[in-house]
Amino acid sequence: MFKDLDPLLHQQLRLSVISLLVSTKEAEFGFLKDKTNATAGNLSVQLNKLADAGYITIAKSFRDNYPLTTCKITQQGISAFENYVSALQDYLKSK
Amino acid sequence: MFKDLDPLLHQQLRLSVISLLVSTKEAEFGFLKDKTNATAGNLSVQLNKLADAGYITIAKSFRDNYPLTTCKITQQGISAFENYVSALQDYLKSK
DNA sequence: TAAAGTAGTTTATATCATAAACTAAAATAA
DNA sequence: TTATTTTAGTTTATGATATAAACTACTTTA
Repeated sequence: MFKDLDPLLHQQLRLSVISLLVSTKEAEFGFLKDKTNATAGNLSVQLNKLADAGYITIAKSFRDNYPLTTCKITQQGISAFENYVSALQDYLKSK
Repeated sequence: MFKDLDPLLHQQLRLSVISLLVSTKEAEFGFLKDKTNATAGNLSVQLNKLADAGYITIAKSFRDNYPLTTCKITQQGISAFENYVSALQDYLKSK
C-alpha cells in the first residue's frame, strides 16, 4: 500500500536542497542557504549527510580569497529523488 | 520559495493514517494497523498526536466484548492534509 | 484455572534536527 | 600595526521525535 519513504529525503531541508539541485545541477553553499532559509550550521550538517549517502558531491575551493563550497547532485541523488517522489504519490492521492 | 511543511503530517505513519482517513472518513485501529504495517504501540502514539492536534477524533467502544478504537478525520484534518499536499508540490516539481 | 489471545497504552531508548558556539581566515578601522 | 568586524563555513550540545519493548486489562480456550 504505502511504500517506505527514503528517510534522507523525507526531511524538509534535505528535500529542499535536492529539489534545488535537481534543477540547477550545481549550487553554492550561500545560494542554498538563501533559498532554503536555513542556518549555516544546519545546512552544513544536512549537506554532509547527503554527501555521505552519495546523493551529492561537495567541492571546496576559494573565490575572492574566501572559501567556496559547491554542491552537485549525483546520478544516485537524482534517482533517489525520483523514487521518493514516486513513492510519495501514493500518500498524496486521497482516493 | 519552499513553504514550511506541517511537521505533524510530514511523518510517514501519521501521513499514511491521514491519507487513509481522507478517503474512508472513519477507520478502526486494526484496519489502520494492517494498512500501514505499523506496530500497535507506534500507531497508538501517532493517533494520539493527531487527535491532540484536532486532525482526528478517537472514539472508544466495545465490539464482541473487546475494546474497539475508531478514528475519524475532522474538517481541520482534511484542511491540514490539503495544505500539506499543496505545500509539498513545490518541493516535488524539480523546476 | 492456567495459558494464550485480543486490543490496545505507556515508557525507555536511540536517533535526529537544530541552533549555539566555535574555527579560521580576510577585510576594515583605529 | 593591531584590534574589530565580516565572511564562510564546521562542530557539538540539547531538545525533540520516532519507535519498539514492555506492560495493562480483559477475554477466550484448553
